[in-house]
Amino acid sequence: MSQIPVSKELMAASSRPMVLSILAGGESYGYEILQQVSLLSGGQLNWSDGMLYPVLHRLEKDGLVTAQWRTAESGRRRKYYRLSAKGKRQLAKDRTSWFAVHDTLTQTWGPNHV
Amino acid sequence: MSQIPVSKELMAASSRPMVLSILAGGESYGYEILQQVSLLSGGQLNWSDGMLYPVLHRLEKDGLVTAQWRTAESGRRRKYYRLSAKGKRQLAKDRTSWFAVHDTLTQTWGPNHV
DNA sequence: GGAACATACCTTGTACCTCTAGGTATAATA
DNA sequence: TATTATACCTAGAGGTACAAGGTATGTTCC
Repeated sequence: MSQIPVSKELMAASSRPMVLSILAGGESYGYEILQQVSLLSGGQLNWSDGMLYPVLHRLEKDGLVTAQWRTAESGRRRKYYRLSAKGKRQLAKDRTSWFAVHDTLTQTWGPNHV
Repeated sequence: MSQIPVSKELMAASSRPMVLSILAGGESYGYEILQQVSLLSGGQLNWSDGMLYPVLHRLEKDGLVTAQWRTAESGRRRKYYRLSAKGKRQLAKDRTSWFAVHDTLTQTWGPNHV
């Protein structure tokens, strides 16, 4: 529940897989992604918008997501992002790397160490 | 077994907790830490020495580890690193952050998503 | 009508970090 | 003697987050 501070390095490492993962669940837009991160983490993670938008732009530039401006029923203009085939492949790679590191870290955190 | 490519962002995020974790198991030195990472990861992770040494210097500068030059029985001079009290506290924080992010990521990777 | 808040997007500048590609030196092995 | 393994270090290029700022509109309440 309480907020967990995340170093900028961990932020940098997790932002791409996090966004790609959320978009793997269906299209979304910046503001909603921010809320999703907060929700999925149980309030532990709270991203700033100033950090997210450059990430989305980079993902778009790299072709991992496609973007489309649309006006919602609420009347607001939103930029909807959708995962591309390339983005799906990148997500799979990111997951593999993440687990390789996670498994190694948790091994040192296991019963034999600490 | 096969080598897993790790992005520089993930490298940056995991290097400090990885080194601190290894040192939590007892003092060590650069070259041995490199081998430990390879061993613990089952050959999946292979750090370069040019990447590790700046990390160790930063940890020392920040007071998370203490360093001591000694000559081993082999006759070689080695710089031995040891976890400080401050380093232990940092490791605990890094673990908390890591798990907050990991749990959130794996939630999006769970049965409901993808 | 007006104030306040939530929604929704964006950019600039500083500071920091990795990685590549080099370098030095010694002990052990072939 | 040559090669490999051990053991450490640094400079420069390129890339990233974060704070702090900005714009604009829909909703709610008085």
